[in-house]
Amino acid sequence: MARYAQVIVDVPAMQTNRPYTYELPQELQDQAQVGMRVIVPFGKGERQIQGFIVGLTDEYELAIAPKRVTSLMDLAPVLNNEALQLADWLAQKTFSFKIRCLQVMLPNVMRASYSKSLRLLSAVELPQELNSLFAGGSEIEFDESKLSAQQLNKLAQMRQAGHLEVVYHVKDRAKAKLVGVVTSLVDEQNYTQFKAKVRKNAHKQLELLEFLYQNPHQSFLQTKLQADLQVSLNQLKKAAQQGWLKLAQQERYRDPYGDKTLQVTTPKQLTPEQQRAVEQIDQAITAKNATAFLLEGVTGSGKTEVYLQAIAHALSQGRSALMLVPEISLTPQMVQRVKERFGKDVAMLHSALSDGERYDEWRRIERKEAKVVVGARSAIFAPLDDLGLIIIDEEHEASYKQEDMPRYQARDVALWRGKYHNCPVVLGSATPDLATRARAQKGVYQQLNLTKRINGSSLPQVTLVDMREAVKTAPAPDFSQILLDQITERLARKEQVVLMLNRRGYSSFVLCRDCGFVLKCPNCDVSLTLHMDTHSMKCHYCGHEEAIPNRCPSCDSKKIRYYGTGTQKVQAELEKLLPEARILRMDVDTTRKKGAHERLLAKFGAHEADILLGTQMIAKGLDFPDVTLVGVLNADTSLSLPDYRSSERTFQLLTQVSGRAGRADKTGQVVIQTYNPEHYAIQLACRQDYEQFFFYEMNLRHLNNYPPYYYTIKITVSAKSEAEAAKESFAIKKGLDQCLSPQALVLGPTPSSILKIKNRFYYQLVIKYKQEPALEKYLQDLLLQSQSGEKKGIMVVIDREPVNFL
DNA sequence: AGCACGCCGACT
DNA sequence: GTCGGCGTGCTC
Repeated sequence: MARYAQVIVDVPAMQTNRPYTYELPQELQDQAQVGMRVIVPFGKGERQIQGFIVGLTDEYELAIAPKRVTSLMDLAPVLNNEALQLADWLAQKTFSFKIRCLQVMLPNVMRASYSKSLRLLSAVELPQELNSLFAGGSEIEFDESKLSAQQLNKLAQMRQAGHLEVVYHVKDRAKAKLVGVVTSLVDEQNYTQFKAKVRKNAHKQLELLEFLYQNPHQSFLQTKLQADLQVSLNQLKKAAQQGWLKLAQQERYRDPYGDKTLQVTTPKQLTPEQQRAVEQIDQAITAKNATAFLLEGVTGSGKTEVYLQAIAHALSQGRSALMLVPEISLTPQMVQRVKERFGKDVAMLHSALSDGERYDEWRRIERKEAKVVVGARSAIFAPLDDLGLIIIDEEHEASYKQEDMPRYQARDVALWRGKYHNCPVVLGSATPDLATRARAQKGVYQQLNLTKRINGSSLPQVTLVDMREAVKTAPAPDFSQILLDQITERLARKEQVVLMLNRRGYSSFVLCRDCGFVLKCPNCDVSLTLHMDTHSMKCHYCGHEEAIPNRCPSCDSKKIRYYGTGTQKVQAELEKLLPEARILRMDVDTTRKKGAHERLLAKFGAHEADILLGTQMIAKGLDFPDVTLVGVLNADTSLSLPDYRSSERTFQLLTQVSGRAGRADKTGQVVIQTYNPEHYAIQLACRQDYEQFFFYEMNLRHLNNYPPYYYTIKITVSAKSEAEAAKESFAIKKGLDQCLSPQALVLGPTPSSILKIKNRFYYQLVIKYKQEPALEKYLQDLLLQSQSGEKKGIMVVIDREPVNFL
């Protein structure tokens, strides 16, 4: 009987949301299982592509003849039932193509790479243009971009005549790392026999034989043996033929951590508050309740210890645990803490891993060799089964939202998986996302509070500096006298200082004082940013780079100056003011290289610098006992962004960075410089008053019809010309008007705040709504339609609950 | 992406 | 009258 496989196919540059049915050849019928990767032919050209089996049936109802599965790529399914269900839900929820949702659950290397080659079919005379191409061979790599138009033309002709065919290849890049292993077969019994056969003057062979005899039946790493005994692979092969040893390939995990021996830590004594939180979570784990908890705890209140003990409880129940942290706080400090507690049960998934390392960690999880997974956003798809607990640390972080398809929110995926596994989900933060906190208020989430700092240390004292006044007497444009005095004081006491430059929505640019000309990127609608290290102007969107002008290109005036504040400029100011201070700068430029972030932090931790100067990336998760002063140079740049969340972001940032000051014995000081000292976000951040902020901001959201009172969906249209982008976005607006009820609001279409990026023009629409039964369908249709527009260069992006409105 | 189908201009 | 242009649509 014929069997058929329903396959979601991965066709480059073409996506559908429905499976295609393929016939399974007899020999694959028994092996094929749902969740396996397959290779199938697709389209008229019988091009070979990768796909996923999502169903198996005996029925085939189409009028056309079925095509057959070429081969299976896996021996066992790589996606289980949960993953397949989750992919369906994701596709629907995030307006994504199913294939993308399936792929996001697997390590990169399991996505096939495609190539094609040209094969000569008959021994025909080659035209001159192609002679050098084939160079006597009959099959060559086919790369269109490397061939001239004439050559392509000739190739097409030959193909037409049947002399040539295009062969498509699907390459599975998922390869376990193999190491050569040598096992000694020499022992008492055969030693003399072997030795007799060796020429007396063959020193190397005798040496090898002797070594094998000394270590009977032991195994050695082939490369190490070769180095130690100075023998070649050929000699080993020869020895293997003689029966002295066995050469084999063994699978080995790539080890991203090295052989560092870790000290095992034991659970710490909990405060009564922590104790209560742990108990509640443990109860939900034991009772298999999919409860969502909001663990709201001020910085330093010991959230991590609560996580660790709850994880331990899940493990004690024989279940596994998943913990998500923002990428930036996946610093060695955090990794270390979890590894120290749970040892080799832990798998890490973060962006610093190579594709191969990530694949190995994935397989360790899949084989149940790791029961605890710690990772950034995409680790939420880790193939743990029997989950007992999911933790999202710093749940308010914007980085939990993926910015390209599938545009998922890891928190939502966590809640889905919690329901699937009947396990609790803990959302932890000092400054929860407003929507999360609102749900706790309504009782949808259960709130757990940690109100006290763990060692009884008090919250830092915060001083607000009104820069409108202070700037008049300021020793430098970015430093008030108050802040400078405070810094000087710390330097004298050999304590450390963290300075944060709020760069969100801000950059340094060049402006002509005579005509107002601003140097802009020729490809993008943004001003170029000054980089003193390379002495050039750079575009942060497309990478365009040019020289710093000394005359205005527009009016030829010499009064062309730098405006704005960059970390480099601040560093220069600071060096002038305090020449003896050792300053460490941390921003996108100094942390671009792999591991640079960690190195800088380690340096600061080792007291090799007095001042850490950086952008928002320093606000998170670092913990240095000697830091007693935190300065925020410009608190308000993030307030002026055209985004309804700008107050929330500012509040969170200031609260977080303030928490970096002071530990244990030393009380911390925070100095915040601002031009908006009356603003509620800044005022309340100073008092570390989350509750007050929550109520104030909720009221504003309510008045202005913003989340969490409304749902939002952003639609972005981009095209090669502004007219096309505008036209398409207005067409979408028209369609929306027809399907939405009068209760829904549509903002736009408007040109995006950065109209042009990389020579493409952007328009956007935002839908705010509460209940729109017809909207879902409309957007799903729009998603499918947008496929055809892409040929013409018109792209439509649908983003549910976007994290930024820019 | 690639290939076929289909309806308008310059050729044998 | 036909060859071929690339706009449009489909791929089990």
